[in-house]
Amino acid sequence: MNKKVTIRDVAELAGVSLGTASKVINNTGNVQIELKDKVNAAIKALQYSPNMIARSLKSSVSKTIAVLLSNLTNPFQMTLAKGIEEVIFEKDYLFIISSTNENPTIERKNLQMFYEQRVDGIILCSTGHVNEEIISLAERNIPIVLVDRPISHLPVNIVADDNFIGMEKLVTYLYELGHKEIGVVHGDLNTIHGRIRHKAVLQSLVKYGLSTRHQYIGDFTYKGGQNAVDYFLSTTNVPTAIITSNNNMTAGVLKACQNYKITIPEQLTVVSFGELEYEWDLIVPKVTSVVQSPREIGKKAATILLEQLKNGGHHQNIQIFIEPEIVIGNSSSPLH
Amino acid sequence: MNKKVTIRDVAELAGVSLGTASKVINNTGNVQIELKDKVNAAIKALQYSPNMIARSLKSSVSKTIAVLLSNLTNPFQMTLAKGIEEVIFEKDYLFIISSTNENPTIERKNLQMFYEQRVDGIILCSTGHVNEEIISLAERNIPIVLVDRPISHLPVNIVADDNFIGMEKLVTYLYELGHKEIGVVHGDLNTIHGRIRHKAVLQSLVKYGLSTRHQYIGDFTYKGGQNAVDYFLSTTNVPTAIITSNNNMTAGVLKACQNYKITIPEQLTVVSFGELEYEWDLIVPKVTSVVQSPREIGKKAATILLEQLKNGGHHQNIQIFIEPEIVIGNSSSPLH
DNA sequence: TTGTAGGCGTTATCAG
DNA sequence: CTGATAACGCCTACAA
Repeated sequence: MNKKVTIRDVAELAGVSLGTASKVINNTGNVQIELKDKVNAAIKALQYSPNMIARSLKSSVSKTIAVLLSNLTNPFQMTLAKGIEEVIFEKDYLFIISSTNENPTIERKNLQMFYEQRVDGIILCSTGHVNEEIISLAERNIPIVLVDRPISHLPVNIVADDNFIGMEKLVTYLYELGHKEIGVVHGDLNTIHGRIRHKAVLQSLVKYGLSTRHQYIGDFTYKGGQNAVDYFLSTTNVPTAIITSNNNMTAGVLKACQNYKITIPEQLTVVSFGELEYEWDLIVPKVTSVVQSPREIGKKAATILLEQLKNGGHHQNIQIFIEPEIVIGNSSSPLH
Repeated sequence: MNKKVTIRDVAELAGVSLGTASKVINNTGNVQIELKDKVNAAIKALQYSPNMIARSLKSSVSKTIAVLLSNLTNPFQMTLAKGIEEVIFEKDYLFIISSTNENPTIERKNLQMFYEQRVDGIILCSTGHVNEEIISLAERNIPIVLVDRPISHLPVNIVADDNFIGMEKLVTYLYELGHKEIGVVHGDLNTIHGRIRHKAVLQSLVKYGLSTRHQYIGDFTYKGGQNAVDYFLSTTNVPTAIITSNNNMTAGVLKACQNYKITIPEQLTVVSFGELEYEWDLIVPKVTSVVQSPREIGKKAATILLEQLKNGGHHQNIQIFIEPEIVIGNSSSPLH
């Protein structure tokens, strides 16, 4: 009772040939209504369901796309994944997911496995250190969409937040509040975001004629945010406002302020690239932030990928940069 | 240059037969060193990489397992997924992930797709309303491990937190603090967890001779937690402590207390099944909670599944219930 | 040790 | 309109 049932069994039970059975299963070509019914009855009787593996082999279409992110437990990334899911699920695609943990070696292994599994396309949040492999995949005609982290000069599509504009908005906002001495907690400068955000802040500070003396590299970590506060407090001419380059570091800054009993925004204004909370609204104060659009990114990336798949897979060099909005909380106030 | 390269091309370039090429690729059987080198050279030259689809068809092993959770953006669930990933990645398995959003119809469709893709095994956090399909899958000899939500009398393995004991611990803790009037915010009683936790609390309250008059169904939602506070405040004999049945509702309770300016734990003790924060420590107060073990669950589930796969897939009826620990925060204090 | 042939489950082509 | 047959890429007997 437990043996695998194939289309052959269905055909046999229905008393027709393979070809006919296949036709009714796929609703293709014409077949007599009687036979059609017989086949359908057989399918039900045998609980037949098609073997996608065989189908894939025949058609070189796996109905599977791969999603490679940096970290499965990061809410931003998983919201992005959810955006992807929303789009592809209704098109009957499945997705394989995996994460790099920021390790290029793992990223390579994953990409290799994806290729071996002959996924139809890849949505990738790259470490930025495997460009050759990406090019190689693209040359093999497998569509790739880079999400969140743009890499230039690669034959792939890109969907990401506009990090540069986001950071500019933060500086502009503080400038308009009258802050002159702004502390900046930067991310890891070996990463794409770290560099873009770094550049954006510094250019903006200069543009407004503001001090650029308060810089700290926090490496995108919670601990880094805490250390940044220690550092700024240790300097003369302590900043009146802090910009952090991601939410982890923002959390660290808040934590350090809790510990030092520094009140926000009375004693210190804090603004953040990236939100602290997605669902609840419990962290006090609610931090003024540039909000990103992970779900949008995911949906757009998936849409582009599916579109490309439908069009035979030719690269179109689409690049979408979503302009992030600033959401005012109560962690920021004018300089008095 | 861009055509698909198959083992046949490799064999040709190396000047050997298919069989030989296959042998060196799979390190099986003996083959002359010279030929081996030639084949390897050809592989490199052509950038050959095996087609897993074809391999799967031949071997009926897809090296893929499916993970079906309820919600991709839920930290608990994704931590569980990460646990799975940690185990399977090093065994060269990939995983397909999807989510039900608590919708049985979607769960069914996913399970169907998983079967069609001939995944090697399934790790499932079920809505609880598709038992027939689960049985059907099990009968087809595809190994299934239920995670987080146990369902009895199904021929599948189970790994979950022991919800009953967890809730008991919460009640015991409050009893020992001297609370007599305990408000309980229950989850959705149509769910497995909702029912188990409900039963555990009530039994414990009775066991200690405590009042059972303060019950509210919060349906596991943030809003439900907020409404619960409204409700309790509206009653005579307001509870001195609240137990919430999941973290969403705990968040709602905290939020409502913020709004009402109810201080915790001075005016109200709050304890929670499930943590509020996984990474940072920013929410004030830190809530006394029964902590779950999503990562452990994921790792154990994956281990069991792989083990079963290795042993030819025969069901072993393993059931693991992890006893959750209570972690004291500063949201709870003795009744004065 | 090496090569050849058959088949995994499907679909597509092409006679009948 | 239907049915036999040949691929898809790979592995594995088995024969040479």
